[in-house]
Amino acid sequence: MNNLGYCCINLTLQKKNKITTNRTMRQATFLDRGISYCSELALLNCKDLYKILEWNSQNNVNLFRISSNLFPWNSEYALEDLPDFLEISNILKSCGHLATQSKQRLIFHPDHFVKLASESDKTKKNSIHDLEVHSKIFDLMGFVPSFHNPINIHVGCKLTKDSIQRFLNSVELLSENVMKRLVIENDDKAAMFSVKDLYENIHKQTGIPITFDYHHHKFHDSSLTEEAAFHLANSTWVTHKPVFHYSSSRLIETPGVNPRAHADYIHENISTYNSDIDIELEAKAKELALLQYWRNKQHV
DNA sequence: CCAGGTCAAGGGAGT
DNA sequence: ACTCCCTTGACCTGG
Repeated sequence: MNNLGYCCINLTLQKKNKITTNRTMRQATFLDRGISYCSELALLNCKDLYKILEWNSQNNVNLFRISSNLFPWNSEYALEDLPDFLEISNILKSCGHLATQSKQRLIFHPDHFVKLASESDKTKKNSIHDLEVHSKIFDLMGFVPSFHNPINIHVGCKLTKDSIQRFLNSVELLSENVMKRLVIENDDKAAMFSVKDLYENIHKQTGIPITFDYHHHKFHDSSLTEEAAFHLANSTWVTHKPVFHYSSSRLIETPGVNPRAHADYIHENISTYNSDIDIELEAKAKELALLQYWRNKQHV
């Protein structure tokens, strides 16, 4: 059973009821209004997360990436310090229950500022903090730490002996809970980490599972076919079903643009090579792309 | 009230 | 050394 999911935003609910989990503020506002305003927005974000999970449940969606913007400016405080923390944690607990009841697999993908292989200590520290916050949110949802709820990141730096070592050193500093959730994804640039690079230099040493991104693979394949890379990544998920990423190139919809850009919809049939995996659709039309993909499948 | 310019963060790539 | 780009919505200001 290959479950399909979408990322962070539900356009239907956003349009109809202004439901969003991405409320934030600029630096000037943060300096002006501080943590109490963060708390207000985080509370609203978490309440809306529950509504999205309800929609997912009603629409048989059982894979969903939670936005990393639930808690604005969370590098600057501990979640427990928010004035509304008690209410927020109750809501997150409900979100966790709902997800479990309706068999939704929830996952995270922190943004590209997480650079565990950075040369800068500050950047490394911030990256570790960010990962710990993501893990903490899963904890608050009541999830037992495991790759059922992965936290997916890129190495996101050039592949060198030093960057590999820095990545491995940073991994040593992560909490047990983060390590039970952390997975790594192939980059889409030739100088960075392909599936094979991740396997040879990070997975072998740490056991960290590899997320296969079909689209990124097209830009950095290390001479592996899609199928070979797929199977190699698949083999690293020993205890849990893999979560892979799929997107179509925007070129199909908009001639002349950067081919790395994502399309609104999915334009191909996704090959799963007879394997049992979950797939996140990284399509700009979000849940609409998922619904359309399902509809198209039925007609085949 | 709305359109359009702007926005914390890292690092690769091109010049 | 410097700029642009990613990727993206949401903020926020000026009209």
